[in-house]
Amino acid sequence: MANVAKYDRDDVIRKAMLLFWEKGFNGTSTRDLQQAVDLRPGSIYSAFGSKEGLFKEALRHYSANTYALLQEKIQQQGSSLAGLQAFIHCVVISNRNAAPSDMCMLVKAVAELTDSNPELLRESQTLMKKGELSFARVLQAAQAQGELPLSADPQALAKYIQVQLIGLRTYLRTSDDVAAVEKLIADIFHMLKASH
Amino acid sequence: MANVAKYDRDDVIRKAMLLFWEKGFNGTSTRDLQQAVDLRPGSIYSAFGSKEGLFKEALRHYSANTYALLQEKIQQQGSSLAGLQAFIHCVVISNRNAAPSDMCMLVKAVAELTDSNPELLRESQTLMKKGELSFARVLQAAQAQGELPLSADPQALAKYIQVQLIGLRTYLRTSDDVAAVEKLIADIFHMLKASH
DNA sequence: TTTGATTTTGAGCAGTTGTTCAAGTTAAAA
DNA sequence: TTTTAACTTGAACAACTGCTCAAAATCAAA
Repeated sequence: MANVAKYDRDDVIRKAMLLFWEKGFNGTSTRDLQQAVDLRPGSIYSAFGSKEGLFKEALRHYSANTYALLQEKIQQQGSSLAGLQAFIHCVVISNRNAAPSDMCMLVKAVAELTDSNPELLRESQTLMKKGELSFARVLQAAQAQGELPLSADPQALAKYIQVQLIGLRTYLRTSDDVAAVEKLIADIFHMLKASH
Repeated sequence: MANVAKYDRDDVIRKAMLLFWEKGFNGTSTRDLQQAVDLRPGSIYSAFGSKEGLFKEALRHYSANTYALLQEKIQQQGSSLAGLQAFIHCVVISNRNAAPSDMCMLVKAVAELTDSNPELLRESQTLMKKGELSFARVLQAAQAQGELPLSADPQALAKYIQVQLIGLRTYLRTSDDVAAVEKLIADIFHMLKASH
């Protein structure tokens, strides 16, 4: 051994994530990042290799955070379906002022990224897929608990939920119409409980 | 008078639009644009003022094009509702290979833009709003033609359609699951006809 | 206390960015 | 034919980009 890093790696990733989430990959310069995480280029590049490397860590941090929020809401509500609804309401409506952007960071990433950054694009898509999978598992649990008809198809409904979540958050970014979005969320779960 | 421009303004905007649609505002450099439209910086800057000015024209061109496609589909189908469905199918599925991106250019714009370009952000949001309005008018017409229950709320359904369109196109960008999206489109119109 | 592997620092590089502008070219009007 | 306002050209600018690296600082182990 010898010297040891003076910064908290997770804290650096968290701060970078917040900046990337707000400004996007191309919109964030390495100097913006240096200032946000309070590290000199050498430290950042030895820890993450490149701007892309740090962005990838940021994406994973965002994804893990989001998954943790879903689990937290399910536990708080004591019900898979109510937890899922609370999660969606939280992410789409309540967290709006606290978050760096109305939109999902992964959606912003797949929207912005091109073949110029194939690895980052693939990572974003993979993380979205994992999100869908976790919705499917929640819906399966809901089915087992009798909150969802047994005739429902959790995989298909997970895709549906994913489409709604993407659509609603993005729609809010374009219109600010919270009341309409709140109603649409209610509609989704009204329909879900009657799905067949 | 004196000399007259040798290029076709609309053609320049069209070419710039395709590039911006693909790579986004930050992802497109002015040199990329110069090459795509085959003009030197002086001509571009005298015609559009700035990169932002050209992007704004590109957004409007995209929006007008999209509106024209909707009207075309309605006429082809001889029905407002069938036209709307054909439009959505076309935009989400059929045009996928021809277009520079799976996603809506306006959605990509609101996803990418921040307070650094307030005017462009506002323009994108306004054009999205106009899109929603044109959906509302189509649904009103469908109602008048008896294709949609009179109890339905065209304004609310237009918001719903907008959310679905955003969600579906973006979802396809993350998953490539055409079959699932095709099914979801069918579901939307199945429900629409039964809406109350 | 000395050693030496590891981390931190920040000046700086080579390439790119959006934009300007003086000089040259064009063609309708005089 | 001459004039002249408008258009085109491309070199150039200042700022910014992602990133490197030699030198200095740090601290566990010897």
